[in-house]
Amino acid sequence: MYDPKVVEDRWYQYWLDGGWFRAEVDPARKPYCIVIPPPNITGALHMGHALNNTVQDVLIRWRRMQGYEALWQPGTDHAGIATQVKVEEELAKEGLSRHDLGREGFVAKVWEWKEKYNATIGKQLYKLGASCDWSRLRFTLDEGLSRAVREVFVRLYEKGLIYKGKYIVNWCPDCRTAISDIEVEHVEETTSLWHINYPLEGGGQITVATTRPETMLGDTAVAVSPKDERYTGLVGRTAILPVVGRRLPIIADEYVDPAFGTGAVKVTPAHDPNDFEMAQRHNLPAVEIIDGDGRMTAEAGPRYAGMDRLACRAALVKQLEAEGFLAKVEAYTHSVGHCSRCDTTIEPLISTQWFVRMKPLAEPAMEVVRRGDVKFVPERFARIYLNWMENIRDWCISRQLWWGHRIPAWHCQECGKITVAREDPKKCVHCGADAGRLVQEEDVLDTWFSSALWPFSTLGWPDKTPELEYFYPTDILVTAYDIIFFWVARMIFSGLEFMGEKPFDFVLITGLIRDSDGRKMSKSLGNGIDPLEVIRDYGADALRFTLLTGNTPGNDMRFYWERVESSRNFANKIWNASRFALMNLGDFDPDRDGWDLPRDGLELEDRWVISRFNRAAGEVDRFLEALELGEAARVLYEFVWDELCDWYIELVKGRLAAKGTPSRRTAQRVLWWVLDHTLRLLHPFIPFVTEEIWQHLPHDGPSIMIAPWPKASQDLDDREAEARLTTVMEMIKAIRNIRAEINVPTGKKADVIIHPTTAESGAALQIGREHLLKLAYVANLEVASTLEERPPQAISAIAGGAEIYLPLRGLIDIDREVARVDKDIQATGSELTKITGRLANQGFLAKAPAEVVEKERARRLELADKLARLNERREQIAGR
RNA sequence: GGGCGAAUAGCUCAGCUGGUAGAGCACUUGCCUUACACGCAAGGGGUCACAGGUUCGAGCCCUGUUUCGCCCA
Repeated sequence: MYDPKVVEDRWYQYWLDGGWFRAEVDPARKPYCIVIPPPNITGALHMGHALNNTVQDVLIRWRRMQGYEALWQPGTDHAGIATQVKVEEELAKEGLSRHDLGREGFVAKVWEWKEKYNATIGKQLYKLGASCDWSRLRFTLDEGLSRAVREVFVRLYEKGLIYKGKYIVNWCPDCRTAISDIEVEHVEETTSLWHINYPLEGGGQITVATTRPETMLGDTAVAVSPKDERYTGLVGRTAILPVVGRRLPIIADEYVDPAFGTGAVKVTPAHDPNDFEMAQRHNLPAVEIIDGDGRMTAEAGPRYAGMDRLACRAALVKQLEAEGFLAKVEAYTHSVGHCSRCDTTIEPLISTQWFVRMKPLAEPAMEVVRRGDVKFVPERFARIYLNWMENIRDWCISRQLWWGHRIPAWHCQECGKITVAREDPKKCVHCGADAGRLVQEEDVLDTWFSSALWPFSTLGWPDKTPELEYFYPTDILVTAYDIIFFWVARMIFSGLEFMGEKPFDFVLITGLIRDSDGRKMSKSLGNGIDPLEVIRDYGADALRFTLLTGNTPGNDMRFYWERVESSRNFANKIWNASRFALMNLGDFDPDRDGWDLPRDGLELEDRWVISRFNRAAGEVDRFLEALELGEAARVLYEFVWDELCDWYIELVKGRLAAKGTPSRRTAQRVLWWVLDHTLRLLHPFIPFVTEEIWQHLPHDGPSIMIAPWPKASQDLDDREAEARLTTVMEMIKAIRNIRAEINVPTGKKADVIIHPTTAESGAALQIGREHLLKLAYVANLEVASTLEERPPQAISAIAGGAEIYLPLRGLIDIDREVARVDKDIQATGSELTKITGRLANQGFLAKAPAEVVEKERARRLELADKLARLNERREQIAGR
């Protein structure tokens, strides 16, 4: 039994020692490059990483074997907010906060964390078999990449594409930082819709509906739809804000939906993004009543200042009710923004932040995808990408964190102006004040700002390195659909802006791995499965094969241990087939007997297996080119199990046992060659077991991972051999079927009479006689070229163009046999009717391709013949 | 509200350019046949969600409907 535990680590080390993961700039060869989606250094890798990296490894190993200079660029991401939160949690266990350590001390602590998890992640990728070029390992905060980040920031700033300003942002009161739009997750929540009466100056009132009554303290207007006839008379008048007494203009704005609530809404520019925009259109002031901690400010008035916003909501509603302003409360379901990191309800508020102006960057990024210059696989994700890009808003890039790239901007305490620079400035560029008067921006950049540069920053940019010249644009990016916006989109516009060229040709989108109930794997549910656990129990090959098969790009997949077992069994199957081969190759030496396939002396099964192998090789390549890794793996699974093991090996056992014969030597050569080349095709998928076996077999070269990739060739195509052996197989199957139906154990041989009714079956029978004897467990085979009388005391079948009889005296039950034949008559008859109908259809004859029609005709003949014989047979036995 | 996906065997899923519906697991029967019981052989099991349409021909293409899921607002 194959035991992956004892071999996997050894081979990984062997590959490392061999230096075969290393890719060099080599103009004589074609480059192939994949940059790894850098895992966050927040912790260990999960199943999604295992899938993602397995896919990349298959592609890289495949291209490497094809002779490409294949670079798989590894690295990790500092994951700003996520990591900072993790380390703060660690500190909290010791009763410390980051403020106890100070900025420098805290950052040093995070670097320690980074070292630890970088090592963990690396080890996990080793275990998985990932053939990354570790000599090029990068980290988003390392020196070179930090330089790239500064360069990008400065260039965008100088181009006017980065600006600093006071705008409404998504604020997480728990993380105490601004976050970008896509870091907000909208969750349906059932709350209330409060209807509040605002009195009008000069009498009357207007009722507004809101889900956030506490924000009314910051209202600066009331808005209605310009199309809403109920309110046309009120536009331009003034309402009085209850509790506060502020005078509010009533405005008309397209944004207001007349169908929502009362059709009138309160406008709170400082705490609602839509209201903020409305305020800009109507020149309304903003009153900030909630602070960064989620507490009410002094602007909220003495009664509520300092109160948490939710406590304030309750108290304020009470006051409104007491004072008669509350008109109605109704249950209401709407979506509420939550921080994607900590799940806290997002507080929109006005704050000074840095932004990237997106429109000019998005335009070319859409164009390359529309043109098909960057292709998404599956294609539908291109539409999702484009749809998002079309509606893109400016990107808030500043974060109020300590862990990350500190924004390269300095505030001059003399002139108050900002200096943005690649190197820490010596003086203010505006007034010349010296460095001592310059204070660097406290904020750091969104972590995705640096990962957006990953495809070129890892290759040395902003320097003009040979690597960049040679490997950029990279070939393919493999990632899950959940970070298309976060990462893929940003890499595309960054690549175009700074390299003047797209970052990759293909984006292969994978799905998510779910548990067996279809739930997302998550820490809080505790339903996650550690890839290392699977590797420990079943081997990395089994895990890889499981992740690669049975699903399709972009679709989620459920994780089943049964499927891991089945993959493990497959590895074991190859192992055992190879053991069999080795047992029979002791005296085989390719140097003496030949490295190539023999040309002469090939038996039918040799020609057959070579042709089948060739077909499989072609399909594997075709599927890999189409990025259908699962289908490629399936082809190999079927070839190995159903054809190589179940048929070819069984068919050559006899020849291999005949010591000293030329036929044995031929079988050895073919078996070895096919096995060797099949292992090569399998290697990208299951690298460990294939290397282990390959090293035991006679082989050329130090490692299978750099053995040439087999290419399908027309020369090896042998339709005739395939057809002929298929005929023999059909006969064998028919005999086995009969035996099984009447429970003749495989140990008991039976006599068989076969009457071939076609020239093909006669020829096949002649050449396949021995196979039939062995694989159908036949004692005596009588081939009757003419049949005077059909054996009455026998069970029969029509298969492979022959009548087959098993004269099993004593085991025959005539009624059962009649029933058997009847069943076959019915099946054959109904199929014949279908085909006859099709061939009677003028439209089919006229429009279907000739080869399809030809196939149907041949099939009709075959079926008609079979039916005639079955009927004869029935008459014969039923008549007795 | 807009967009996308899924619906195929008991379960989980494949099905490439339209041409005889497949796999794994589960199930039934018989086998430790000298590579493999993590195995061998044989078998049962499908109205391809529903309704129309295009086509000689539809699981696949088009239109609509239902149910479930996801993304965006």
